[in-house]
Amino acid sequence: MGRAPCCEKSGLKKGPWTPEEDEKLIAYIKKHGQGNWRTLPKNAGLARCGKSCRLRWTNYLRPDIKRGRFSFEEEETIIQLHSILGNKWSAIAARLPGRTDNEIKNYWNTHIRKRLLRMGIDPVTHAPRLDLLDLSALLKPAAAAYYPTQADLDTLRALEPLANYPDLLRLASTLLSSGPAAPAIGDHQNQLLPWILQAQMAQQAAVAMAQQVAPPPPQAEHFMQQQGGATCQIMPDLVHANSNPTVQQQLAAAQHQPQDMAAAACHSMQPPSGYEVDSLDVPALMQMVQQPDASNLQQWSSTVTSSSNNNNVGSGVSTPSSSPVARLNHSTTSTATTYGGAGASASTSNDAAAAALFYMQLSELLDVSDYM
DNA sequence: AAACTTCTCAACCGCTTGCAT
DNA sequence: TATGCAAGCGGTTGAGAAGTT
Repeated sequence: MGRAPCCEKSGLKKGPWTPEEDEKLIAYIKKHGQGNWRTLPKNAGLARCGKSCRLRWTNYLRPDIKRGRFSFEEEETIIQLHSILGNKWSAIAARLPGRTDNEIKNYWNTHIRKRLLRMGIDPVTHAPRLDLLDLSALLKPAAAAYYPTQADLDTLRALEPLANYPDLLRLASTLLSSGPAAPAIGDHQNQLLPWILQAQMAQQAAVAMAQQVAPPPPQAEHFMQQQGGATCQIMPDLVHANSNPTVQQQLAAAQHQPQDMAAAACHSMQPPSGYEVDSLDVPALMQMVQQPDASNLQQWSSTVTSSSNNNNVGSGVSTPSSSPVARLNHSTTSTATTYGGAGASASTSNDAAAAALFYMQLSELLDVSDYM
């Protein structure tokens, strides 16, 4: 095709619109409706091409346009829709009342895209940028799924519940990739991480059951399998998060004594040899990892204590940091993890790991059949 | 205060799609 | 079926604003 642009006609104005032009356009459309854009400018007394008029109207003058900054909820919606629809700005705009495709596109390019990049998330694929994040420790058991040993299967199964608890994955990622920012924790990651994950998983599972949290809807599973995203391809078993017998056992018990069960969950699991752990508080641990000042490290040392290697982590005295009930309340406040905002303000590459679970969170929020 | 850089976003360009003939 | 037209879409541009040196 390649028709000549209509604005090449001589005498047609280009560039910014004046208030007078806006008034003419608004007045005409109010009186006659949009009609034929090609004939509209002539009828409205505008020296513009129809295309320019249409753009001005749809992107700026339309009365139902919402001006001002995007809300946190709008931003979340854009990210979620973009992960499904890609750069289909008009399709995204259709689901954001009052926002235009142009506005959303601009906001994506100037704000969201940059933020995702800072967080180590590829804004195109919404997956962690593997060039920035060392995921080898997480991917190793996943890759082993293709040629698994029994030990590989056990390790992979232990990771299943991460699908429902993005906080845990972030913590895991933080510990696994801990660099200079968290030297003390880095010394213990290999020994403690699997245990932390399992203990916290059991605790979270008990809490989830206590709160009657419903499992993801069937269409979510279908959607995730259809997506072919990295997570679904690499770790298909993650979809069936609650199939872990250990978790099921915890869930069944939690039905009867939810709080006690949750509190006991982390204590019932044996820490690695040489470690004593009183309790786990994922948000607190995250804060320590991300802001490892002296007081935080001291807190870390009272939360996780090594009797075999205490060069970096403190005295070896182990004390609870908070009551089980308090921790339960805290740990259940951020189940709807997102890329950013108040609930996940730490803009580090550690957040990237959370993106691996994106489709799973997303599918719980949206009726994905709308987009298929 | 001036010069320079970076950011924002309205508007444009060129291509695709859908429809009528 | 081929062609032409109108509308819509996504990528890009550039002027002005805001921030920095």
